[in-house]
Parts: sequence; structure tokens; C-alpha cells
Amino acid sequence: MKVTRGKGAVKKDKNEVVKPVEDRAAGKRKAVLKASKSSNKRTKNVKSAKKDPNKPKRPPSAFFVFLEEFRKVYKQEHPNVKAVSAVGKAGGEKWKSLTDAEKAPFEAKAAKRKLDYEKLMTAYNKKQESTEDEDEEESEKSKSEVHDDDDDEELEEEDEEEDDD
DNA sequence: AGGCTGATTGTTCCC
DNA sequence: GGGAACAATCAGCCT
Repeated sequence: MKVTRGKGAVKKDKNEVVKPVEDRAAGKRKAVLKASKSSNKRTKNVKSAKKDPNKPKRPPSAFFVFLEEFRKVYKQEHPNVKAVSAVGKAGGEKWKSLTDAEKAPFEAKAAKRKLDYEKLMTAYNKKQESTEDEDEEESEKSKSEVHDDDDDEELEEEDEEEDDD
């Protein structure tokens, strides 16, 4: 079955626009539609389309970092609201309401996550070369790629408190 | 019983 | 350079 099942949740039935947000229409895609499963456009080879065991997930953008915190607050003030879309809309509006200075701490954190993500991607891309040579053999499982965790991975909390200029 | 959907924006990746 | 996809969330609805 396709991921694009006939879910009834989708309101594509009619032009039932909940709220005509002009901004949203600008870059609005037809939902996220997880076509990556079937139509792997990002994947050059169908062969590579297979699952990526160590494919690093993308770090949360500044908006997401803000959203995580926003969700907590939103739920406290709106415990009845369980719709994720509600928080998304509310968060989106609030996000735009924030100024660069307010978004700064969120962007800073997002930047940190990105740096870490780049490292993961480097290792990931590197692995891709290895796997590329190999057909589809998941030899990595045979190999003990279990890197010791003794490294200092707790480098978080490097919060540079933005002092007033 | 499990899996995908929605909605937000940003960021990232592949071609 | 651009376009398309995906990142969290969580209850709800469908297969």
C-alpha cells in the first residue's frame, strides 16, 4: 500500500481552508507526503533507496527548538487542545512575532545541533562510500563499529549567555 | 493493533 | 541554485 492512503484526516475534499494564510500558500507543499518511501527522488539509486541504518536525523531548526518549549507552555494554557496542528499554527504565529534577538538563543542552539549533525553526516557519507563499494552487504553489523562511549560526549551546555551589547 | 496524518517553519540534501 | 523532503508532536482515524 502506498503511504498516501485514503486517510480521512486530510481535508483535501474541498477547499476547506481552515485559515487562508498567504504565507503558508507561498511554499506550501502537498503535505509532507512521505513519497521518499516509494518515490525516492532524493536517492540516486534504487539500490541505495534501502534503509539507512545510521542515517542521522536532521537537527531541529531554530523554530523547532522554540516549538518544543512552546508546546509545553501551550499545553499548559490549552490542556484541552490536543491537536498538533493547533500548536503548530500557534507556534508559527508566535515565532514570527519573535524578534531576531528573541530567536537568537534558539538559533544558537540550532547552530550547535547543526555542527554536531555535520559530524554525523561526515561519518555517514564516509560510510556511504564503503557501502557503495560493497553491493548491499551490511557488513557494518559484522564489524564492531561500537565506538567506545567513553569519549566526552557531554559537551552540551555551552550556553553563551548573550550579554547585552 | 499498528501506522500514517496534520500544521508550523527552517534547514538540509541531492541534482 | 532550486526544489523537494523531512525534522517533533500526539491524538485521532483508517486499514
